Amino acid sequence: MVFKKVSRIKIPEATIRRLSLYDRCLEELQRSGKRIVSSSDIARKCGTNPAQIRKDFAYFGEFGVRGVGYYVENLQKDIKRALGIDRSWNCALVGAGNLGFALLGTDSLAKRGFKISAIFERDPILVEMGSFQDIPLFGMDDMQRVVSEFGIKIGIIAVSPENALKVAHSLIDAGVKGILNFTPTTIKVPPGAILKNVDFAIDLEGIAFQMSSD
Amino acid sequence: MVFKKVSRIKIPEATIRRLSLYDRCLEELQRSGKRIVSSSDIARKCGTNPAQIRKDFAYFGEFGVRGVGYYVENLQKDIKRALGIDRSWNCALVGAGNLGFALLGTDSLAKRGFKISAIFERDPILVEMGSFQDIPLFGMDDMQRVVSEFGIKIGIIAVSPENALKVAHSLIDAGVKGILNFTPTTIKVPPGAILKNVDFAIDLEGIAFQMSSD
DNA sequence: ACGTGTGAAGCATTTCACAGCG
DNA sequence: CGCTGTGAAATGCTTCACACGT
Repeated sequence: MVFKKVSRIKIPEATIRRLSLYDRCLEELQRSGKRIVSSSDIARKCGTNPAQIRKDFAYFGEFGVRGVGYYVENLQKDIKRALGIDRSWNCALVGAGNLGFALLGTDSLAKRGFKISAIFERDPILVEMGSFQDIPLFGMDDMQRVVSEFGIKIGIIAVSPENALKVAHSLIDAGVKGILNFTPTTIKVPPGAILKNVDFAIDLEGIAFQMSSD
Repeated sequence: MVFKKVSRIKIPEATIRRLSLYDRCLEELQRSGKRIVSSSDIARKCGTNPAQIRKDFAYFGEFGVRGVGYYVENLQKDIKRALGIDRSWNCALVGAGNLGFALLGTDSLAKRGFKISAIFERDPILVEMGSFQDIPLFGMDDMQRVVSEFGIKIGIIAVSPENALKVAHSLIDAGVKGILNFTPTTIKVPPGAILKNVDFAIDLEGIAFQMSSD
């Protein structure tokens, strides 16, 4: 196996998203006892095409064996390494409302190496509780201190839209480099910081569009 | 204003997503009292570029006035019409867990014309409650009947991953044509039906990737 | 013989630059 | 004159087809 040290080559966003998908599929394939898979196997499982999969891998190195296929276990390691999830990421959740609790309730974050190590909340009554599910709860004023003490790298914004911008700026000021924003608010981050938006209303509108123009 | 009847021209997915964004920005601009905007105004507000905005609009018609700009109110109507959200969509929520409640707790769905008119849940004890926030609660067995009686067009899957596939098939069988899937499960739908996935773990992995290869 | 890895072709989307029109 | 609307150029992504290694 050869793992290219990719740094200055530009990799399509879509490739990264697909790698995450492949990783999931591999987990299932591994559970079902498969040791070796071909690009067509993966393609069938996750609804892409084999050539695309091979191209996606090729950005990062040669993960397979010609004439044979991919060793599932190795491939998974390689993908995780390529994605940067071969380790744990310290995250903070901002906003202890319905959505925040929903995020904590699911294990899909923890399972993929994203650890929520602090929660920030505006409402003093909630903060008074001190912690939630063993995760310490802080007021907004503690953000600067806690982010640096805990080594928090990623902030998850799950507050109401009106407060999203302020929260984003506080996070950036506190030194957070990556933000996942669940509010329908346009946020701008300085160069070097990374922002991604999760906005299911947009997806619903996409569905509405396709259903209208069938 | 000219509104093209677009039907057989293929419009990029990305264009549709951006139209949703523009629509949001316009709401803000309108609240701030602006009557007329230029493509650069919108671009500044939502972080795209003017040429792209004009191109996006051009798929659907001529929404602006040369030398002047766009009348905010008209433009919003045109965009909503283009997206197919100039009316209300009947939706069903499947899964009354944390995530489901979080979705109900936000007004961002209702505000954009997506009305949740029924909830389906597996746990009989919850179903026993009969309704939640005035929205009727049903068991899974009632899906076929309720979907057709209520005229439900879109299903939102917020159950645990293990049950997602079964739920998706039930929805399709019941006649639902659009599905928004919140679980990390690969679902396949028959041609004619539309599926979109919301998967924030993938977005987090995208952040992790960029932060690793800075 | 088989399935990966990869240049090249094909296709889609974005950006440019300017004509057109109020 | 200013800003939209739009063909044409540039860029980016996906698919093809075959060489390569086992």
